[in-house]
Amino acid sequence: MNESETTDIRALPIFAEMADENFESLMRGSYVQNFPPQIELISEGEPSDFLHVIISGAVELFASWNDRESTMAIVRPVSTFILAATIKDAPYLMSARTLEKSRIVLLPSTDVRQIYDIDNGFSRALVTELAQCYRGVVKNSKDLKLRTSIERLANYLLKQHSRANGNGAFELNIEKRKIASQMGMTPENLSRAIKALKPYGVTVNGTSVHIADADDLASLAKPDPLIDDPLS
Amino acid sequence: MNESETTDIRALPIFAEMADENFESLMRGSYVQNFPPQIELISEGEPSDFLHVIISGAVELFASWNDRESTMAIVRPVSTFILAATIKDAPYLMSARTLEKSRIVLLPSTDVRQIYDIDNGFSRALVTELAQCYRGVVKNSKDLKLRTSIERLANYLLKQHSRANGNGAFELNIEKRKIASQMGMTPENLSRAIKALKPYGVTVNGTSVHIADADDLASLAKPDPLIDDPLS
DNA sequence: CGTTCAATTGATCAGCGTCAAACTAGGTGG
DNA sequence: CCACCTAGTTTGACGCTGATCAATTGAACG
Repeated sequence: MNESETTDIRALPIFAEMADENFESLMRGSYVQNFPPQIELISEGEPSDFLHVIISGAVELFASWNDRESTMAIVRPVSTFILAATIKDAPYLMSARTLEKSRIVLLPSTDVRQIYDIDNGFSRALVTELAQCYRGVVKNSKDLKLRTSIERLANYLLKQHSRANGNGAFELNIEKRKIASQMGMTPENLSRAIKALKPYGVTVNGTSVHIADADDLASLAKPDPLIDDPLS
Repeated sequence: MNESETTDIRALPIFAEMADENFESLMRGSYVQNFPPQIELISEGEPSDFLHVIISGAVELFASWNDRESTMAIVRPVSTFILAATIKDAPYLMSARTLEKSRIVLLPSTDVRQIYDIDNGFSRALVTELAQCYRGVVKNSKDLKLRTSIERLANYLLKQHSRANGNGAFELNIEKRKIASQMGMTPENLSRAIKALKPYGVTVNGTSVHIADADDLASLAKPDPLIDDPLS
C-alpha cells in the first residue's frame, strides 16, 4: 500500500477520528490486493474474515437464493463494504465480486473488532457510518415497494444525471443487466422501460444517456429526498 | 414510568452497557405516554426529536410516496425504533403509528446524541444495534427481490409458526392487510396466496392458522438463515 | 474475421393489481 | 337481545406490468 492510498483510507469518515496508533496498527495487519474483473471476493454465508475497502475499480454486492440472483448494490471507491458482518462477527449476507480491475484493502475483522472495543473515536464513527448504511437500505426498500419499474428507472437516471453535473448527457458506468437487477427487473424489461421514457425526453444509445428536459422527466419521477437523496 | 419499566429499558442491549449516571440522566429527560390505537406518532420527513422505546402494544412503521403507502415493519416490545434518524440528526424516513393501545417512552434525541458522544459503552452498543438493524433490512430486501409472493408468505408463516412453538397452530397477531403490505402485496393477493398454500397443508380461518406439515411447507418455502433467521 | 456475450425485439404468458361486489365479524345503540 | 353499521376480508372478472422464451442485432476482443 502506498502513502497516498493510506491517506485516502485515513480520510474515510470511519477512520478519520481514530487514534494514530490504532490506525497504524490496523494498517499493519492489512493486505492490499489487485483483482481482475469478475473475481468473487466473498461469498454469502461465509464467516466475515475481512473488512474490505475499495481503493479503485468497482464491486458488485449480490445475493442469491434458490438459483436466483439479484444485484443489491454497486460499491465504488473510496468506501468500505460488509461492515455490519465484520462488526457482528456474523456470516456475510451478500456476496461480492469485482466488476472491473479493482484495488482492495483487506483489514482482518478481528483487528477491526478489537480496535473498535478500545478506540472510542472509531466506535463513534462506526455508529454514524452504520446509521447511514441503514438509511441507505431503507431508502432502497422504499424505492422498490412504492414505485413501478419505470418510476424507479426515471429516478435512477435523474440521480446519475445530477451526479454528472446535470448538463443533459452522461454515461452509464455499469452494465445494463446489473442496473436492471439492482432495480428489481429483468434486462428485457429495462430495455422497454427506457423506450417508455422516450416521451419524457430520454434517449439512450449504448451507454450514453441524453436527457432533453430534466424537469419534464422529474414530473414523472417525482424524486423525493427521503428516497433519492444519498445524504441525510 | 414505573420501576419495572425502567428495568426493562435498562435491560435492552443498547442501554445495558452504559454508565449508571448517563442512563439516569437519559431517563430524567424522558417522557412516557400511553397512546390509543391508530395514532400517528411520527411522520416521515420530520426532524427526529425523540428516540422511541415501545414498552407495550404494537407500532407500525410505514412509508409513503405519491399517494401510495407501504408497511415497512411492525415493532413489538421491548425495543427502540427510528434509532438511525436520531443518531444522524436527520429527518425520519418512515412514519409510525400505533396499531394497538401502546405505552411508549420518548427520549429526547439531543440527549441521546450527547450521551452517545461521552459514553463509550453506549456508543459501542449502538454500533451492534445498528449493525443488527442494517442486516435486518438487507434480509428483508433479499426476501422481496428473490422470492415470489407465495414464497414470501410460506416463509412468513413458517417463521410465525416456529415463534409460536411450532405445534401446528397459531394466531396471526396483525391485520392481514398489514401483513400483505409488509410483504409487498395487496390484501386480495394475500388472500389468494393463502389458498395457493392449501396443497401444502396450510389452513387459515380468520386469524388462526393451521399448518399440517411444516416440512412439507418448508419444501416450498426453502427457508434460508441468511434471509429468515432474525438472529446473526 | 470469427467468436462471444450483452442488448434488443417480438410473442406469449403468468403474476399480480385493480375494481366491484358479496360476505363476515366485531362493536354500537336501540 | 337483536338489528345495524362499519371495516376488514374474500371472491370474481378483468387488465396491466413485467417475466419468460426465442431469435436477432450489435459490440468488444482476440
